[in-house]
Amino acid sequence: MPELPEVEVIRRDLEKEVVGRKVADVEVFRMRTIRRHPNKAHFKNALVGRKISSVGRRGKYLILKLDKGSSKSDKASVLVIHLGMSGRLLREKSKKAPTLPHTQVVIVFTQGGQLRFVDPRQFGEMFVTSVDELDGIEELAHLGFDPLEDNIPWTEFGRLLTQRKTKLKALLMDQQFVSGIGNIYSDEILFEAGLRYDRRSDTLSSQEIRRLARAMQEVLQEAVKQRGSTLEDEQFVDVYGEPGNFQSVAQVYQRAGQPCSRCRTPIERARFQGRHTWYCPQCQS
DNA sequence: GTTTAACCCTGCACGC
DNA sequence: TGCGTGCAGGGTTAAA
Repeated sequence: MPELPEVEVIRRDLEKEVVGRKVADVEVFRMRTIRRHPNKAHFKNALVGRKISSVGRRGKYLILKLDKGSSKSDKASVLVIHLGMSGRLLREKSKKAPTLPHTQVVIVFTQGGQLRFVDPRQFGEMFVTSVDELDGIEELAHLGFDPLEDNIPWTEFGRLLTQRKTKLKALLMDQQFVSGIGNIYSDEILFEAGLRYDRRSDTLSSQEIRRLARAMQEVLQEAVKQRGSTLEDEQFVDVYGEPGNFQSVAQVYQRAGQPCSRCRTPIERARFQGRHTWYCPQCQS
């Protein structure tokens, strides 16, 4: 599942591959991916003729800025992309490259090359909106701080934590509290910080708050450096189709029964809010 | 305010 | 072997 590090890897790849390119054509295979648009033509018309001027990220959302079209009435707009659970963005140099199963949208550039959105489970989505209306999109407007971009002081982080009375894993995965963290990285961050998934957020000492703030930065930065996590059952790849490597340095995620790297106690798996969580029963409290 | 459950969809494991 | 059923998986939202 793409979380902040995977989305950031894609963002950096797209910066190299699509900025400056102009959209020549758009093919939509299923409506579900562009469900915020009334029909395929509406989505296509919003993109054709526009040039991509930059690629940004908000939490797990990619924001591709589009320059103004040729008509005077055209407003500056953005293409917003969420990869959902299984979405992939792939750059294809040739239009002759075979179309993978579950390809939902293909964007063709005037300079040649294509960007393809492949999403088997169809939880991902794409939509075009004007820059003015972007802040009115609820999912984006309600996003919490970005753990890598917004360098919030640990004291402020502590204030936010103690304002809430909820279990740490739930809070880390709450996009309205902090944006971009999902199941993999919440487990890894909590291990790094020595805190249990079900520890209440308002019971942390200042030392523990600092440890958690530091773990969040370190784990996410390392994951970006490793170009994300590609697990057996997930299959994240970058825009060149290459897998990430963070899974090989992960300490607890999907490692039940294996000895903890710090204390050799076997890693345990528990069920938390309908999902699995992995932790060291000795090192995390 | 916090927790739980359901939904979205596909692929896969399992049992008959 | 082939088919049908049930469920995992993450994010979001509605309901409890």
